[in-house]
Amino acid sequence: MELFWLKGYNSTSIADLLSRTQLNSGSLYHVFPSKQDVLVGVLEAYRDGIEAMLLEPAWAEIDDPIEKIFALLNAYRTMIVESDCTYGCPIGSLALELHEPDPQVRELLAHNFENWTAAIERCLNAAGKRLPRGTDKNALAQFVLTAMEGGVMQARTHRDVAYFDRAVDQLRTHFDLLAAAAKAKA
Amino acid sequence: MELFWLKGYNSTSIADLLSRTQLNSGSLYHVFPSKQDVLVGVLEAYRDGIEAMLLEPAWAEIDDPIEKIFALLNAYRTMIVESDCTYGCPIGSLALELHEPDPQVRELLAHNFENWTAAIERCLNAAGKRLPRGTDKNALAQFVLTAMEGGVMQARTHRDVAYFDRAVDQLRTHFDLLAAAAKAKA
DNA sequence: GTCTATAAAAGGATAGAC
DNA sequence: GTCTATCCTTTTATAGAC
Repeated sequence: MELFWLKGYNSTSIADLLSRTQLNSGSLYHVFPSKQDVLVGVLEAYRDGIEAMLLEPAWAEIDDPIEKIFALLNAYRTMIVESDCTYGCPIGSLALELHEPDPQVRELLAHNFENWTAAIERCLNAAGKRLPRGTDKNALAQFVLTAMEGGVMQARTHRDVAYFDRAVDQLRTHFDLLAAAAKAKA
Repeated sequence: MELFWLKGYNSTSIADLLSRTQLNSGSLYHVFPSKQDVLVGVLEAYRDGIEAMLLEPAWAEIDDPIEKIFALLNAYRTMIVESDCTYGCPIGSLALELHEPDPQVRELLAHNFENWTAAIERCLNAAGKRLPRGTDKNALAQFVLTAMEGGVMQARTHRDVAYFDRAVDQLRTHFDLLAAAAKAKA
């Protein structure tokens, strides 16, 4: 997970994996017949660990459903800052790096995104009447992911977290405008 | 440009470049001393060709400044559809694929993004009073890029252009809400 | 299951003739 | 400027002993 996050898939060699894990070639290949199988394992670990690794830490002391969304985005901000704007979302990076992934890999990437947006959608549903009646919660949840990934991409490219912050600010404005519209109608 | 767009940088070999260009190794290396120099040339070509290659075709018959923004997004939609949801924004893909790019490459990627958002910002300035007084046009222009890149990423990952469409719809809602807020204050 | 050694191929880059 | 041939390294993966 760490190496694919830091260096990407193609730029991580089997030798890198052996060095980092202190394994010998025979041991690694005994469990993972090919490099792609390691990738599958990593993507499955992200998929199965989203609650424990990502959501629970980010939401430890947050109750408000809308603030949970921005707390999650803030967790990504911390990752960006702590890596000097070099690393962002591991899934997003892999999704764009792998141009013609195997169906199994592509579906795991998609499944990771689905789990992420499903978590946001639960927050939106919990927000109840603070959003306009008829709001497409699924589309809005996807838009939160959109803003996160686009913001991470620009922050990494410019090596400046301010690009991520501006994306989050715009998303906040979007939620504020939606809340105002919901209130006006009520 | 084509090969880096279709396959990415690392997955495009010198042999691929020679085959596609019908050049021999000596000729290519005479002009581009290394593979990275080819990448630099490609990024410079995108930078210098944004008007002729991207903006002018997309805006051929569009006058309204806000609609120009959505016409540009629609040009990306066409790319997504025509490639069966495999290719999106070449700059965004390279930006996330290259984890530790040379400063020259990183700055070219950033410059490409800057030119793109500068074009959007000109549209926003032309929109005048349709946006609330005090709107941060630069941040909003970046948000358009954010939505585009995030939407492309999800459409590619899910192999479904509907993910891009939903991102654009949400952005449209954002602009509609801003326009309504501008009108209410006036 | 793990070890070392090594195969087999692909990759970026260079040499030197023309 | 372009040609062919090839070097050298890296990379994924395998073989076979223990």
